[in-house]
Amino acid sequence: MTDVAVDPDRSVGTLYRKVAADLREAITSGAYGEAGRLPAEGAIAEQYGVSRGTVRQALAVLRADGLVTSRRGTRRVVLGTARVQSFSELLSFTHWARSMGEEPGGRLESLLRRPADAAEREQLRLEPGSEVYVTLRLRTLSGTPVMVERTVYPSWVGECVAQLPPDVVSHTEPLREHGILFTDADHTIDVVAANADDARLLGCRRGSPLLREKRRTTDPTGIPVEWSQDRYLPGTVAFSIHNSLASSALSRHAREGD
Amino acid sequence: MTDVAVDPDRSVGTLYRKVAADLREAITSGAYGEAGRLPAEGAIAEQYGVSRGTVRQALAVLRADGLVTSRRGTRRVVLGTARVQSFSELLSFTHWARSMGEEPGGRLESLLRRPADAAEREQLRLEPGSEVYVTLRLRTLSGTPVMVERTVYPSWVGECVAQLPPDVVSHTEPLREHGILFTDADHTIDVVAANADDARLLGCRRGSPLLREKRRTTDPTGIPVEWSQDRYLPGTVAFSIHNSLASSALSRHAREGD
DNA sequence: CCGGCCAAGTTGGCTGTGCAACTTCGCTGA
DNA sequence: TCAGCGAAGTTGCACAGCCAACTTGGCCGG
Repeated sequence: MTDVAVDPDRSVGTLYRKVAADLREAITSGAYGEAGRLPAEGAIAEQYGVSRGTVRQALAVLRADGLVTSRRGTRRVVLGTARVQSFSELLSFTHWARSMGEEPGGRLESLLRRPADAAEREQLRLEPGSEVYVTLRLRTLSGTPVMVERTVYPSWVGECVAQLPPDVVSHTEPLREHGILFTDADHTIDVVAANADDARLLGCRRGSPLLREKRRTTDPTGIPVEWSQDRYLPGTVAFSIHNSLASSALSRHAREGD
Repeated sequence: MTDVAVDPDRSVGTLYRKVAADLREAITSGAYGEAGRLPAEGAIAEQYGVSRGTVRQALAVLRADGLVTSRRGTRRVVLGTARVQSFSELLSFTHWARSMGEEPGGRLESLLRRPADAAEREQLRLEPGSEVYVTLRLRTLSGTPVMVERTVYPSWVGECVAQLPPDVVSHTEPLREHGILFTDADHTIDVVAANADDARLLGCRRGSPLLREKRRTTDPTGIPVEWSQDRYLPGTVAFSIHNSLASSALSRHAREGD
């Protein structure tokens, strides 16, 4: 099996993704230099035998990833050759870990089913009286604990999760086999103090600072499939984001109390 | 109508931005419901008297902001109605604070000029021997300190910064007057312990956890204009990200029978 | 009642065209 | 020498059309 999954562009057989993959490869390999200029859209279009619109579609992908600039009147300029982790790696801990060359692991600490509280119904868009599955998992990178994951699933997802073996590494992959897809997510990142469980699982002191990522994930139809709180040990991970005037994926907002 | 001047879409007189602004307004006001379906692209196009391509361009903006889904074969679905205006607030602490109804403040603690070290030359793409301006600033919201900002400017930017009065609230606005624009930024977010300066300025204990944002900003041409480290008091701000697989998820359902 | 098939509706992808706005650079004239 | 002008090059924006892939819902038959 060719492990092409590393390249998000080439995975689907559309023209603009192929062009984007080629250009990304050329940019990250330094073919255009550190702050070099790309060929004109028309030149790229002719080179690939496609229309200029297709090339523009490909370049929009690279612009969104922060690889190139985009101004009217002048050619695109390489912003950075450093390989930026694509957002797809934010959707799955397993996928993200593997993309960094680490070996992801996980252990299910607890799993229970109970009625959803008000906040959970709000986040998962559930009717009053609905039940949810709540999991607590310890995540490791190459054997060392790095993150505690508290996830709330709606029952139709939780029933699948409950059938997975407790030491399964990836959740999204087996769920995909059941037709449950994770495609869109909203993340909120802040700092929180470790509680007793966190301290025990991560091997840190109670009250020591953890990087918290709250995440609400939906499937392609917009239906929420999970609501999760991940708490990372400092120093092990950091979140990297690129944004530009054209397309902004990151925003800063005042924290609401909880 | 509630036409706020903050609206990023309507600021420029292009068709697709106007359409995007209208749709965003309608979505956030709940006109299509919490998880409602948008009109078809063709219907929107006819309504505005524009081509379908223009509508698609507008919808791409909303999809990038995480407002709507986007699947082949079915109409777009509203993902969330609550959404903050995005980019200008991220680049400018001042602009962000005001949009939240808070009164931003700032005080310059120190400013010096010195040769750039290796890391700074790397980040700002400077020649060996170049000089940089280094500032340390305390930022406040409605009088209370929330953030310590350590910024390194290349000399051509720093010379403008150095001429600003020490109690100036916004930096990006006066710099824009000099033709220095902030358009692209790479952010890295993690946790760090407060050092002596942080503790003194923010009024916290030494070693207490702070949310750190490292930021490298470039102008429209791709030239780095600042490299900054912001350290936030926990509980004051959080960072929010939306990401999407958007299209790469061609789901292979398990075939029945085998 | 249920399952499968089909048609209508909808978005994704690609092409081709045209014009406007903007940048860059060389040349000209003062 | 240098400021300014203008032409060439480049991207942004918009239009029109075509087909493929996919979803949905209804119809029909078992």
